[in-house]
Amino acid sequence: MDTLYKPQGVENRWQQTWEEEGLYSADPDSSRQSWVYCFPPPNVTGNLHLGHALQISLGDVLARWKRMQGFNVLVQAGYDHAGISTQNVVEKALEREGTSRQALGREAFVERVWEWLHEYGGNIVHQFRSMGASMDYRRIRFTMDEGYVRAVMRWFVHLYERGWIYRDNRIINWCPHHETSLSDLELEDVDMDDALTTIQYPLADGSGHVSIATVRPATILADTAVAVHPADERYRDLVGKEVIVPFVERRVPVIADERVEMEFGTGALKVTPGHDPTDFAIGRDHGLPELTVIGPDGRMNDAAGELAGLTQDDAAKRILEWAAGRGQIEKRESYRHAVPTCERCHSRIEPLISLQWWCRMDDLKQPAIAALNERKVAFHPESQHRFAISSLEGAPDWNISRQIWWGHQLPIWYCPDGHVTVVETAPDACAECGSTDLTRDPDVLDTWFSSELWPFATLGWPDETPDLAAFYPGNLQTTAREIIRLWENRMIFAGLELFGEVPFTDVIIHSTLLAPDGRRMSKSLGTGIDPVEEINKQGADALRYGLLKMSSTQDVRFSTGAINEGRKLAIKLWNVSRLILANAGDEVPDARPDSVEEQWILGRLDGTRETVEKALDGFSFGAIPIALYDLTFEDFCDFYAEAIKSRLYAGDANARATALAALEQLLKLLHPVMPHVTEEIWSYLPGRETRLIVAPWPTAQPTWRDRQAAETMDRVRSAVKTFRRSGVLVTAYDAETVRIFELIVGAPTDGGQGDVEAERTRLQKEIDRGEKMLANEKFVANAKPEVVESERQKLERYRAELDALA
RNA sequence: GGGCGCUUAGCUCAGUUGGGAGAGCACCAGCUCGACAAGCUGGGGGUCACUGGUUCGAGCCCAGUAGCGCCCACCA
Repeated sequence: MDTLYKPQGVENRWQQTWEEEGLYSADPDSSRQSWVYCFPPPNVTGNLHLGHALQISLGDVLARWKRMQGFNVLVQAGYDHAGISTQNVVEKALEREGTSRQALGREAFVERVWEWLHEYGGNIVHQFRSMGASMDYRRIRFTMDEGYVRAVMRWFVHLYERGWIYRDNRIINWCPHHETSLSDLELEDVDMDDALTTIQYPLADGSGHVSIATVRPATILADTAVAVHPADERYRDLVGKEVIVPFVERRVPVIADERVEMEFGTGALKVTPGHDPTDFAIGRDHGLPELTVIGPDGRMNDAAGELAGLTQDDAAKRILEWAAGRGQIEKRESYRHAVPTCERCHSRIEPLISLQWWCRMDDLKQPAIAALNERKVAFHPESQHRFAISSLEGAPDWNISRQIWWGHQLPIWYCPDGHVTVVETAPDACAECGSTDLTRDPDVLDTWFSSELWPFATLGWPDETPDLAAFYPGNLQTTAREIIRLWENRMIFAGLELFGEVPFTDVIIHSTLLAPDGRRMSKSLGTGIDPVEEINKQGADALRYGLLKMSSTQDVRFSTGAINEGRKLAIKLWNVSRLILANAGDEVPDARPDSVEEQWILGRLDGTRETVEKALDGFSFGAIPIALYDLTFEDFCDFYAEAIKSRLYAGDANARATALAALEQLLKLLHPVMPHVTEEIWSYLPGRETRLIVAPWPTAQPTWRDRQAAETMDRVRSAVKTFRRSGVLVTAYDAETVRIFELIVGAPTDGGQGDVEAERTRLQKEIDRGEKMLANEKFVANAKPEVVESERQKLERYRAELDALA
């Protein structure tokens, strides 16, 4: 073994070896029980940042643990085509070349996207490998590969035949830049400064006016009513009358509706069903006309008459000038409010009425809600479970059509008579009239429509494959909070609808990693950090360890401290392994722990095994790095290794064999978190034929947890600490304690020296405290017996130590 | 407006059924002793956000206050 541990070479070598030897591969024919981690396929054009790395660290620790437990583990690898995102990236590349999507035309553009993907896509798999993610790289899937497209088409037709897909003219979120509709979940609210203008709408009977506040004067042209709250005393008499809309001078009714906020503005609302979601809802309920004056490009359309072609700002200016000329403008104040924007390009969303395809949610979501209530799927932590249920309950019908070019084109064909044919592959003739003059719907599906099939489409569905039989349903899913509604919930209802079974049983909602300055870590903000950067600096094991440590709370600010700790742990492990292996010999004798310190370390190893198992079973990862770090540094290196050193040098066969056994156990416990360094050390152990990655996880060894040994070592710790702190040697202990003490501190000869007085004061304080507690009757009566007993023992020990000093 | 969460050492954070305030980094001092200077040993440093309550005992439980973060929502 090299003197220095160099992660770079070691990690690369094992990543290749594991993969080449097929140790990452899941076997559908295996008789072993399967365990499936349904890893979220990242965007094909993307790059991992540390947030993703944290996610894969958590899942991979579990996957490696399950693999060691003998499960037939599958971690599915792959990519998502990520519709709008990918289209965006390629469009920007075209822009740099001085051309555009429109100039190329649809077919050529899609061709270009594929070319682009082959050239630049897929960096993420490289990043996964660098992290030591134990995915099955032989079965990488893409949401646009041939089999997957078949699955999407089958699913669409299935839903259509169930009557859950329909077409309707409704108000949708329109992105003027992408020129497509977006679901509510694809929006991002941004605070913007606007002007809030209060305009008078004269009453048609000339008896006065109603004042109305608006931030979008351009939409005045599409007003079809004015609404007030039914309980609003100020306007009660006006309901049923008519007012005259400024500029267009149209007479519209005053109506009453509870959706109006009495406290906002003047308490009167101009109703514009064509350009506002709330107004749309009010309009439908009151049967108001739906006028559209803004086109898909965000400019005024032909219905805007003399303002047609103007931008909304210019139109607003003209309208306000008109109103000002008649003294109808009351005031104009600055106003900051949240405005929905496109999460991809941050263009201001235009609510427009548009003919779109929708997926009805009622029948899909009910079984999913029931499954969550029965905990067939459990979200961790619990608070997110409740959130998942409530967001399913509130899920509105889903706008699934997008007016972009990259994605799964809807399997819908129209004949000249307007009949609709929905089939998986291109039909020869219209299903209704037999016409062969068919046109395919140009829209593509929302990306998440295909994502929701991931747990089974990757296994070959809609075909009945051995993979599907072996690996569906799966077990684990990991994700960020904001993805629950977009993806997890939808995978659950899709799985239930097609198989009657949930696709996984546990979902870990992991922490959001913030940049060091406290902002979100994201590519668009420029705050993302490439995990490979950190791997190059400190190693993949160190990174995995550090991310695990950062995974415990809801949000955590990234700092290199935890990763640094991981690097230290790897180096420490390497060095103590060198100590043991350099003195071990080549044979593998049976371990026979014949001393207290050996019995104790085996007990500590078994205790840590239990701690780790409990943490992994409960999906609370934070405790694991701490437990492993303390075990390795304090117990294994500072005490155990120091105590047995001399026996190792002397060639004591039992000590050597026990040391090897203890090291083996330690490596196993560390492997899920730090796979590379442990596998490397493992390869130096004499007589090991299997790789550590598939070595059996240790079983419980209660006989190792010897209480006597633990108590003796507690006394040793105490004595060592006292001696190092004050130079005082406490000799009151039994021979065993003294023997181990001398092994660790090197047999001091000048016992009783040092700052005895300070030590005596310290001990007296402890004794006083202990006596006070034990004299407290309520404490003795109410506290747990173990607590009282431990207080008693401590008091006893302090008294003995004080006696020895006297 | 609704939901979730956070506030502990200079920094990043642990602290799981209430029982002596912790780790890493940073800082200071000492140490090359046959695994480890990418190290070891020791040390300084905290009104556990604030107020009240429950309790023999509260960082932990309850109520409230303040500040911060994230997600959601149809106040134009």
